[in-house]
Amino acid sequence: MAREIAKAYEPQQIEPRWAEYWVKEELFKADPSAPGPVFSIVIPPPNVTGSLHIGHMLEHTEIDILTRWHRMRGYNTLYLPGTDHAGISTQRVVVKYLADQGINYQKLGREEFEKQVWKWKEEAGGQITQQMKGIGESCDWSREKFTLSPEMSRKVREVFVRLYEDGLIYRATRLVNWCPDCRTVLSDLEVAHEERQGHLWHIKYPVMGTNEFLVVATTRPETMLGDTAVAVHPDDERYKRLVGKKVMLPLMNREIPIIADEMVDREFGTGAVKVTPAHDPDDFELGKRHQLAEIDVMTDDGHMNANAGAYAGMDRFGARKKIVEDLKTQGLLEKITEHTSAIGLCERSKTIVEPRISTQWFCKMKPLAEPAIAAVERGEIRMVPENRREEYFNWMRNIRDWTLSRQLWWGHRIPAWYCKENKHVTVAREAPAKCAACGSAKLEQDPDVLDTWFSSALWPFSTMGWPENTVDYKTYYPTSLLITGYDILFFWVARMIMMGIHFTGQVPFRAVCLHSLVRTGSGEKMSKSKGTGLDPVELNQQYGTDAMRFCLASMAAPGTDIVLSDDKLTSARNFANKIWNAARFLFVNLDKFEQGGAKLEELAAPEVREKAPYSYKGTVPLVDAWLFGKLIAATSVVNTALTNYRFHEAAQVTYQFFWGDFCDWYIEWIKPDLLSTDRERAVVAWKNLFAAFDRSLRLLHPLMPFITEELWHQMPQRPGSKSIAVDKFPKDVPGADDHSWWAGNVNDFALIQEVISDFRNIRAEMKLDPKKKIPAEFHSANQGDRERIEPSVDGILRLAILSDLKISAEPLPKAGGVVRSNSRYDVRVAYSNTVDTTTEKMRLKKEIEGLQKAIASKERQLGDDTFRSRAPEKIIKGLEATLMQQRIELEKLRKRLDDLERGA
RNA sequence: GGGCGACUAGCUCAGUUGGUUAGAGCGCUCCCCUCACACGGGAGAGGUCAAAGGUUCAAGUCCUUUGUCGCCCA
Repeated sequence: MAREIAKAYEPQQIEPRWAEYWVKEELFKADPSAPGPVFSIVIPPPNVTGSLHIGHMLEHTEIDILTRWHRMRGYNTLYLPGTDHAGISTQRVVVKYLADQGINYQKLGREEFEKQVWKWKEEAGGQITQQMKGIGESCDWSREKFTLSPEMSRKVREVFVRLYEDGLIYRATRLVNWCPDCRTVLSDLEVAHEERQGHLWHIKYPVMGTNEFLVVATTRPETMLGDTAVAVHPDDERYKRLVGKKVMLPLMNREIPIIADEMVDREFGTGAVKVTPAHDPDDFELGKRHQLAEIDVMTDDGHMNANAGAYAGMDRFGARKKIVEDLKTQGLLEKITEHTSAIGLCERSKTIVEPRISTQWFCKMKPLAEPAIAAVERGEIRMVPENRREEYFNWMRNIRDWTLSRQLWWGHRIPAWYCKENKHVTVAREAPAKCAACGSAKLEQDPDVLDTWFSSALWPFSTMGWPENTVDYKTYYPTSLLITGYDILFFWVARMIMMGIHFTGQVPFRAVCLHSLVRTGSGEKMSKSKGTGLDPVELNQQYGTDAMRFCLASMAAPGTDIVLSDDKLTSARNFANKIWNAARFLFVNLDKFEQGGAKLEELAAPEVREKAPYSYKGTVPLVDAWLFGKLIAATSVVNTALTNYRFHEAAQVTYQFFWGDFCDWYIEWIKPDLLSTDRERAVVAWKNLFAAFDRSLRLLHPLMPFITEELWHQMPQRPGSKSIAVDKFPKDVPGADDHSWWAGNVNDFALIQEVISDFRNIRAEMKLDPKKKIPAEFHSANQGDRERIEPSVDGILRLAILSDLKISAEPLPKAGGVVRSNSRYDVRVAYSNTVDTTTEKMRLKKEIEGLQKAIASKERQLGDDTFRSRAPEKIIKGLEATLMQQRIELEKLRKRLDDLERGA
């Protein structure tokens, strides 16, 4: 029965089917009691309301490659999926969604708003997990987790309470980073600094009891409304006499002191600075030292408040404009100069962050950081690429306390209750009935929620069942590996290490692989808002998920960012098509062969494939031995590459193997054998071909799961075996005693390939009609090499398009022919004297020149006694051997050039 | 201001601990629509490894300085 196989690979026809099958069959459900070493990995939980972007695609590709690879090698494998509630960004999305419908979320109230977000989550939140299923990630969906589920919430409260009891969590009033747009405090990490061109306003403050002015320079004139002092350096001669006096704060008509403090930079502006403790971090410190009042002049959404006098109600930028105008009118603005300064921006909203005094919950980091530093120092966690260690150490050693609370409604509510009567704090796992200190029943829970990263920090152990000592926890924790972007090394990785060690006494993962970022052609980080992001779902549709995966993997060298392009995707798609067509070749020809009575089962059953390679007349055919040897070598390279997270090497070697070795040489070579009238020969060829193809598919599977699954199912499989994904990865070592046998065959076939390439090269240079068969000669003084060529003559004739090959022990005739020589052999094609030899002469000259250079440098080295005494024996011997060969080759080329120039 | 990184073929990048004529993909040139594949086959051209100095028997690889471009932290 003839098979229907599309001429080109159409991933769209195939992928959805397998994606669905993998989920439905629960093929990737982990079994803690399964045998084998454990490989466990948790997903960096993506934002629940987000959709898959190209960065996820890269990250998930790397995770899934390693997961599938381990699984196929017999590991007890778990890839645990899940999503993050993503406090700020989710809240922002839903607030906007409600606003678009004319609903003000604040009027809606907290409870109703939370309901809306959950509803939103249920409806839109499934998108990213659906997409993950669609691209065939081999997750255990039965263990899927969500950071804000009741289950995870219990763990978050547990951790908070324990840290509080350990004295590591505390509440304090500090100057914090405030985002007026998100209306919440931010941690230091959520503030991005950016250099911006701005101004320096020089403002004249009248000195009380004199006619003088003290000029202060400021980048933020609107904060002057909250000034409570002016400061100068104590040693500044310009101002010494003014210290202790007062100035009249313009616009506010408030008398404020002139103080002296060493912190003042005499070089900045005029050397006199206004002091606004409630709106500047340095001023805050200064204010504390000098017991200055802290006057907050703004509201939580960046408007001026009642303390701002006439400016109350204006937004901070409007107020700045008005203040400058008013100062100008009053003659108190001395000048305005250009000034560049770094400003803090909210990561989410890009709003300028306002330093603001506020009472928040903090986590002490130093005690947590120390063991986390030590663990990485001791190598308990391997970091790839290794140079990120320095960044990690640098940050961890200068770590500052973590602002935990957020003024949001979407998140883990802080488990702290305040009694209304005495303001006592009760921190508890469950809502307490009465105040722990005074017994009051009038309790109010802290309205704030925790930073999203707080729950993420627990992810590797909270998802495994901690604090209960569950089977999963015992089996799969610590996880084997974490793969995530280097941009969240501090946000997430460092915090997981700290929390993991603190709460489990173990590192949360044995290795961290920090992948690259995918950038646009112009080198920018891709961004949806800028419209520079590529949609991976669209690209998967267009090129196929396998092509996308392969493309990303082939560029995922640790440490370098990735620039994706259509060219590269096309090339990966072409590779998938090549695989498809190799299969097509197999089955189309099998149809023909089957007409002669053969059966697929007989040639390709799993137990038949297993015993390959098969012999013909007592010997494994050279080409088969060679191919299986190449396969073993490729597998070994893949294993080493993936062990070291070198995805690009794994991709490159499989590409090279499948396209270069399997398709270009192996298939081409065995074509006639497959339909040979010698039935035994044909059957051996088919059995070996199917076995090689099957092993190749298994080698390729972690990189390209869909196409390999599809084609694997076209071959007979054992009853009950459901998927290539749970089949075995190919072996990477030959049998114990077979090493030299494999190596010998690989080298012997390499000789044949070289001879064929030489003839093809000659043909191209002679510009022969590609179909024209010509007679040719081969000479080697070495009997072994002549005997190596002899049995492969038919293949050489066919692939080099020759009519005849004369193998000779005697040197080839000089006259009338194009020759290729190396130290081992010469080949020759005769030609009529009319052929132009100019190109050939040029080629020879160029090659001679190159050889001469190489020889000269080696002679120089080998003639040097210091080199001989210091270089390792192996290098010297190697150089000598190569030198000898090159001399022989050079001699041949020279003679050849001579002959040509004499017109021979 | 502190730290990290990059600079290798026209383009995008590999190049493990220094060691024998520096690799790949794409693009380019020439020939071919040969019965798996033109998303293909065959053959080729193309690099004084950013610059200068140093260490070494030996440097794309280690060190120093400079230049250009990134990123992170403050």
